[in-house]
Amino acid sequence: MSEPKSRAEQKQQTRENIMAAALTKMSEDKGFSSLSLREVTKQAGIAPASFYRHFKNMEELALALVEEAEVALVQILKDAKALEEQGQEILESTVSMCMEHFINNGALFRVLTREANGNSPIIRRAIQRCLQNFNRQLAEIIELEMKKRNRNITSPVLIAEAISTLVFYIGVASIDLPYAKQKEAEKRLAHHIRAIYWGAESMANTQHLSKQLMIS
Amino acid sequence: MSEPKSRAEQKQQTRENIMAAALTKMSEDKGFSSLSLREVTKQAGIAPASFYRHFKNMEELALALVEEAEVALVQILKDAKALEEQGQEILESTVSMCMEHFINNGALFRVLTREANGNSPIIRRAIQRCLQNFNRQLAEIIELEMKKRNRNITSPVLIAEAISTLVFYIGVASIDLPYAKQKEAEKRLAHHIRAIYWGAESMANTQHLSKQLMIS
DNA sequence: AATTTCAGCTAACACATGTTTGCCAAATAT
DNA sequence: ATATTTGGCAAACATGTGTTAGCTGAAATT
Repeated sequence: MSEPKSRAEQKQQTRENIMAAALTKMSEDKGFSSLSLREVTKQAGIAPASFYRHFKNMEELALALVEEAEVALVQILKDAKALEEQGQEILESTVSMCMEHFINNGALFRVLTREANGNSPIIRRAIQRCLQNFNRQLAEIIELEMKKRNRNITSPVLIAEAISTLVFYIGVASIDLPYAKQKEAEKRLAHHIRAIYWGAESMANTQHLSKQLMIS
Repeated sequence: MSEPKSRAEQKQQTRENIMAAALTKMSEDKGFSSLSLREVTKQAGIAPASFYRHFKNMEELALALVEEAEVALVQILKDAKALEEQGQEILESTVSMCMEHFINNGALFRVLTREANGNSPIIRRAIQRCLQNFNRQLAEIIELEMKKRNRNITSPVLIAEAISTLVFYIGVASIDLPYAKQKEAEKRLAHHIRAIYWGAESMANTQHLSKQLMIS
């Protein structure tokens, strides 16, 4: 509580306070675009003018939040990779792990889905890059797992796109549902993913369509 | 141009003007939550106070727009059904048809994806109901097609959810991309859907997992 | 010990917002 | 011809907005 607190530490502290305040406000009345500088500063317990000591814009605040979300996302992938190397079945565990992360960082991920198709082009692109990055890493994991198990699959990148899109939107959409509905969503997600996996495999093992598809 | 215009017609006309104005403004600087009543009325060429002669709230305006989008969506399904009964391959044509609709009503569908995870709970739920409705009808079409071709499939409702989620989000996300990228997105979508179809089929034809999944 | 740095503050500004009130004139109804 | 309804308007309101200027005091540097 009452640690030495150098000046830099104190600054970092209130910076975090501002970000936390933004998230709090957003889980209350929702929406970043309809969130004012003054609301944030009030929630953070500082004067409106003090905001500018930490961010140039509200947009910069949003970018900082996206960055924070990205950290959480790569954490998910690390955990998944660890499980995979541990030899566990990757599907269900990864899905429930994602859901857990979504729920734990509810406000944060809701921002991501909101602003993914949202107001500012700058933020939108930042999120798109973030998600594409997630995709790429997921694709790597899938490819690794497939090689390990000696299975064929069509383009892992495409499979990863389909899976992450579904997990992302269906998962985040069920954040604020009651527990039972959440679990149900998890089941549905597992089903979707399994279907995609199996489909990708049978597509890879059947030749007569591979040309017709003209992938990449 | 200078038709008789009864009073009711005139009212309907400006009501449409308001809705069109909202869409115009939203395709410019984007975002419904960051769209003010005054902006809309200015764009529509009426006084701010006149807005209340047509809508009680901005929220009501949004609901009207969602309704409009819903009409466009059921149109897609009707067209798809027509093609299907005509005996055409349903997959590619439906995807490209969806994309066409998305692009033609760009602003409208962007609103839908934005506000699907957006500000107002009321609007959010309206959109969710709208999409669930779309799902249900798509599931019917899929089931019909499957019976016609004597093929088995796991729960059509789940398959429909996966497909429509992907088409919706990936499709709308590529609205404002250049033409080449749009076509590429279409190809990716077709691949995703095909994978899901095949996966659903092999899941249905294999018994050893059907219990483990516990669908509905 | 003296000086500089700087996070945070108050006060003020110019302006945008949603909403209400009362009025008008034209389309309808009587 | 008279009365009523009603879509649209200007004006005003209270409040909220982003942003700037200048001050303060404590931490950091010299």
